[in-house]
Amino acid sequence: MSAKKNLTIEDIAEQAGVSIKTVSRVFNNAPNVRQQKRDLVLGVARDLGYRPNISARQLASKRSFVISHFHDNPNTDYLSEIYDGMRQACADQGYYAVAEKLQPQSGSYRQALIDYLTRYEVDGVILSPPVSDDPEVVKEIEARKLPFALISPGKKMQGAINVFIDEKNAGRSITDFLIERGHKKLAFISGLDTHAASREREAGFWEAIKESNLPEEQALRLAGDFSMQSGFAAFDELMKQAPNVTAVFAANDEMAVGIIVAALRIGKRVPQDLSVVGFDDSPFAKSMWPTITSLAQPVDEMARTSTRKLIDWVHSEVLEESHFEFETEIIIRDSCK
Amino acid sequence: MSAKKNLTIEDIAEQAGVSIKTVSRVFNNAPNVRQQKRDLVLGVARDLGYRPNISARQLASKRSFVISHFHDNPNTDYLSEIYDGMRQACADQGYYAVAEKLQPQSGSYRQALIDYLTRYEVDGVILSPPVSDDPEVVKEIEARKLPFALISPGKKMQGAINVFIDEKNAGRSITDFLIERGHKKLAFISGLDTHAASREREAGFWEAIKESNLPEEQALRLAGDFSMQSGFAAFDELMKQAPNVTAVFAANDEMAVGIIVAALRIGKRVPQDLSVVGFDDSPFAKSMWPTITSLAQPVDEMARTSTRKLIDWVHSEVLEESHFEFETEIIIRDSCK
DNA sequence: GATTAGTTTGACAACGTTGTCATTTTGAAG
DNA sequence: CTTCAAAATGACAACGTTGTCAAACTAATC
Repeated sequence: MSAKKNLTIEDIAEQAGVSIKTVSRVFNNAPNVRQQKRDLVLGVARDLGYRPNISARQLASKRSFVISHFHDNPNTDYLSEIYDGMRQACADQGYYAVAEKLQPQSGSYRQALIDYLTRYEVDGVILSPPVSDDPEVVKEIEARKLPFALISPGKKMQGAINVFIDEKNAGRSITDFLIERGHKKLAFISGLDTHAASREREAGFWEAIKESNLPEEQALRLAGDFSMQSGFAAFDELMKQAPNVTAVFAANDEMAVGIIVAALRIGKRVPQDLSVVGFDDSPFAKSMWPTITSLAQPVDEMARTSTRKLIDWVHSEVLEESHFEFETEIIIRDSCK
Repeated sequence: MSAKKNLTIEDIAEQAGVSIKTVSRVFNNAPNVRQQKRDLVLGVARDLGYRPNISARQLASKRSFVISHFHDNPNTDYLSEIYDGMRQACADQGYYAVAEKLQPQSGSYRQALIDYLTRYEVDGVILSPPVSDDPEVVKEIEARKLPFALISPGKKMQGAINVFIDEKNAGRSITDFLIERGHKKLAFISGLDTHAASREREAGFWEAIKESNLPEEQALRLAGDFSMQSGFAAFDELMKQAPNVTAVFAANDEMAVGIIVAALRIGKRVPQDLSVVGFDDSPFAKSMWPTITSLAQPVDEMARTSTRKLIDWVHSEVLEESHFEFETEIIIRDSCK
């Protein structure tokens, strides 16, 4: 262990023969520094292994260097991907990524948010469904003039970073996928109707049905709530209402798992007797038997972009580009004939 | 919106008629402050809604007020519970909870850890398996004299906070549970043998078998790796080796799900034809069909304790009590006859 | 009531940055 | 070569705490 001397901006300034302010400018990518000096400072800093002290920065600049993700989603895989993306983008810039579950114990998301923002200082906020769809929450954040990003298929907001996929189109394309494979009698299992994602995916489903010239009676929808259990229930209901359905599109993978287990339970084989597709390409889809064909959205990339753009916004104090649409991809596995 | 004046320690000192240092003492629970003054200061602070500025604290005290959890575990449910527990304990004390996946891209956990610790300052560290079992990692943390806690069934460490359940005893009790229900031919599906948790659970299994006077040939173990797929594989293998087994103890819930799905697939009913128990009481156990009997450990409570004790340690600079064992509970559901 | 050894309190200098504003340098135009 | 505006640089005071150490109290003892 080396005698750990605490390197400060002064050490770098001295070594480089410039003032501390110049070093500060370099590390903040501030304008008005000659390229030659910039390189010099960066070189010295690298040699000595200098890193700016975060606390001192925070104190002097009155920024917190914290980006916080507020959510209330039971899908820990999804959350974890978002967190990974945030952390990557944060690490590049010396920021902290923090995730906070907004549990409406104090009455509402709004109150929980206020509690949090009173306790901690935050430079930027990321919201995902269902929190992102709560106007109260958004209002509260706008009131504080905090830069924020919505990872959400809901309606886009002025004055925010909007990150999303085209859910409708995705729903449509995965339905087309089933139709192309010759399925003529299809079912859609919805998630919670309060989630825009579910509604959009369903809209895509019906659009595909319509354009394929399949008679609409050949398609039906059953209500689920994104949970595995609702997948079981939906399957039972399906067997009552339309036992001759050959393909099911579940609005998420968890319900797809439910469908498959329920099918196995009564001796139906997947995919031989029933094809199933899911949505989100979660770990479930990869590890189930059979593995599940699903629609993947680049969640970590979406989180990375949100975070990066948020940090840009914090620095420049102005929101430039604000809409970021991402591509999706159908991951073909074994659950479809 | 009120004109947000920035309250500082000076405002409180002035209002209370004491020096800023006294206010500082009160907020740090430092000794040598008369109770009467303590109450006075706390009262004024509450009335004005004062909170100490974290950055200033960090800068002046050279502490970071960050507790970091290092892990490399694909089970996001588990991680999420740990994070929840940490956050609760941190919020009480104005600390930050941070989680970091240690991905050995730079060669090893050790290198990834060094990278992180170079970038960020941290006051305390929590490790969970498998990272907690890497001596290189532990060595690195000890070298920096960082307070750390191990949430781990592995061997206990001197100079660390050890938080754990009695895995062996737990494995034994859930096996007893099966035996009491009349099962005479049992199988254990192991997780990764590199994980102490799996080895201990298995040891408990065999102990129960022995003490029940069941002939040992009536029990067998199959190798899994904690994944759902390994559950499928283990079941297939089981049907080859011992199709007359009536009860299976899987070392975690994910493999239990695998077992159940694989059983359904060949028309075996759970629990009628086969009883299955899991371990961890994860969301899988609650939402599968049938719901899975599983052994619950209080993960969030363990994380809360780790964090609290870690913060105590940081403050007092001395490690007092260092072993914390937690109780487990068998959650009986529908997967066992 | 003087002495002493705590215990409680306070004044003031850190901590390592960024913000502000004054000063110096540069380079283009005359 | 001057002149002048713009660009680059620097000096120094914040930022809001905690650490250090000295001073002022308190209570127990003689």
